[in-house]
Amino acid sequence: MSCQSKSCEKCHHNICTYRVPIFSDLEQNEMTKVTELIITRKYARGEMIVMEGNQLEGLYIIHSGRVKAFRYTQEAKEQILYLFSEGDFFGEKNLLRKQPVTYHAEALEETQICVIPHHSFHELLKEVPSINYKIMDQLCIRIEHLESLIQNMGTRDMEARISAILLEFAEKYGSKQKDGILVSMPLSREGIANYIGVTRETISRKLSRLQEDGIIELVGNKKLKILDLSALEQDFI
Amino acid sequence: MSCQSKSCEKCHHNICTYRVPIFSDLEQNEMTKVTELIITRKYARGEMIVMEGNQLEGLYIIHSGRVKAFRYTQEAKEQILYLFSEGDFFGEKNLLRKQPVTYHAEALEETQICVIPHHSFHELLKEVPSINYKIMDQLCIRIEHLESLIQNMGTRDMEARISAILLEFAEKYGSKQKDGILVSMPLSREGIANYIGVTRETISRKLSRLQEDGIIELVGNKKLKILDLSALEQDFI
DNA sequence: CGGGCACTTGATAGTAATCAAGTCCGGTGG
DNA sequence: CCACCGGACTTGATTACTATCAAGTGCCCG
Repeated sequence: MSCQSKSCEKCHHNICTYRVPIFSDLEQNEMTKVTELIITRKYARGEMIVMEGNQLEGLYIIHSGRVKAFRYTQEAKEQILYLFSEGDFFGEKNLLRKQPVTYHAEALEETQICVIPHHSFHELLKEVPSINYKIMDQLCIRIEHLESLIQNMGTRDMEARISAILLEFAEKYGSKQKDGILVSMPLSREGIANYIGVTRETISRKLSRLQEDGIIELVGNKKLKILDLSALEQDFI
Repeated sequence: MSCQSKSCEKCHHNICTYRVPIFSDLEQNEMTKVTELIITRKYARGEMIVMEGNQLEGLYIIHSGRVKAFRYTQEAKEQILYLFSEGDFFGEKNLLRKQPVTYHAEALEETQICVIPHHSFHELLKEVPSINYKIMDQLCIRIEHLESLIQNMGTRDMEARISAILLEFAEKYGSKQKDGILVSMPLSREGIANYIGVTRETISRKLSRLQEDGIIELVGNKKLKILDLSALEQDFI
């Protein structure tokens, strides 16, 4: 894990400030102020960023890369709670409630994190109270995500659960092509399984089934193409 | 549904203000101000309080009673997301993001709700900005609850899942007795089933099993006594 | 006391977990 | 550039579990 520390004037676009929804209201000079407070860190694929119970020194904002946040179930299986991307943050419980993080976070690919130390953030908050609303906004979005995940995990029909995940991935990581939507999968088969609470074998079988039915096309292990979007949505709705 | 409208000076203790965490920082005179803005409503057991998609006119705070919040799964089964009690609120997405509520809410028993209209709440927020923190606090608590529920739903071992629910109920609705913890169950068997994503028959069987094993004792259909707390916790941990 | 609804219990069937081989893909080194 | 190696993935067979269907039973309320 290497630290790049403070930023120069010329590489502002490499700093989180410009990419993060919670700072979207900031004026130019405020941006600069924030930028000076930020420390950036780099993590390799598979590296742990935080562990459940950690007391973080600040708010962790993802500058680039993808991160999975998970807890362990009783059977010591990973249960994924969130997939974070550029602009997402974690450690807010530390910031707002002085509570340690409640999940593990692991880089899914090379990932850069911007850390805003607690005291810096609270000072910023005093000067720009509108950030408060932005945070609440993000918290509400997170709540919505969790509520949907629970709704999904409550449906017994595995087909529908997988369809829901594929639609989510298509939305976040897909690109339209003339014959369908090409999705760059953020998770391995096992990862998907740990997201919706089943085994990797089940995911394999169901994806194969969807391919047989001509609904999707597997492109290697890390990509797939959605050929019949409406069929997936029908499953889902 | 009957409206009792404004409050008198003498029955302040009947108004939400004094029972709600988000107002715990308020001064006496601020309390009074809030109290005057509040409209109270009464709902009977089984009555719907809000439906998914509703645009609420304000923040709904539970003054007394119990409420279940749920969504429907693909199979049109209820998936319970929250059990709300005195002091809990909903409709915050309307307040903070102008988004409709994302779940149905139904009174589990006779329930009184205090409604703080949007504009009143926003005015209050201007005068007492610390309420912001309280709300974020509550949102974080809600997130924690949802994360735990997902973790629980991700464990395959049904025994462990039910144990987790019983421990949650014991915490929230239990009273210590010399031979165990008497828990007043907020949900029917079917309700419990809809909380952890199984069928009512499965709940019945597992509860019977726990009784056979001397871990709990069923007291009618609406109460149960936990005789061996550590056995439940062992299941759970 | 009676009726209805929630609950319990039993039998069966369906589905995913588990166990167990293979197979494929991607990366590495020659 | 190709061959090889290891980990991820697929597929098959079996087992275990819960859903489902069905028939009582008992609790609670009027």
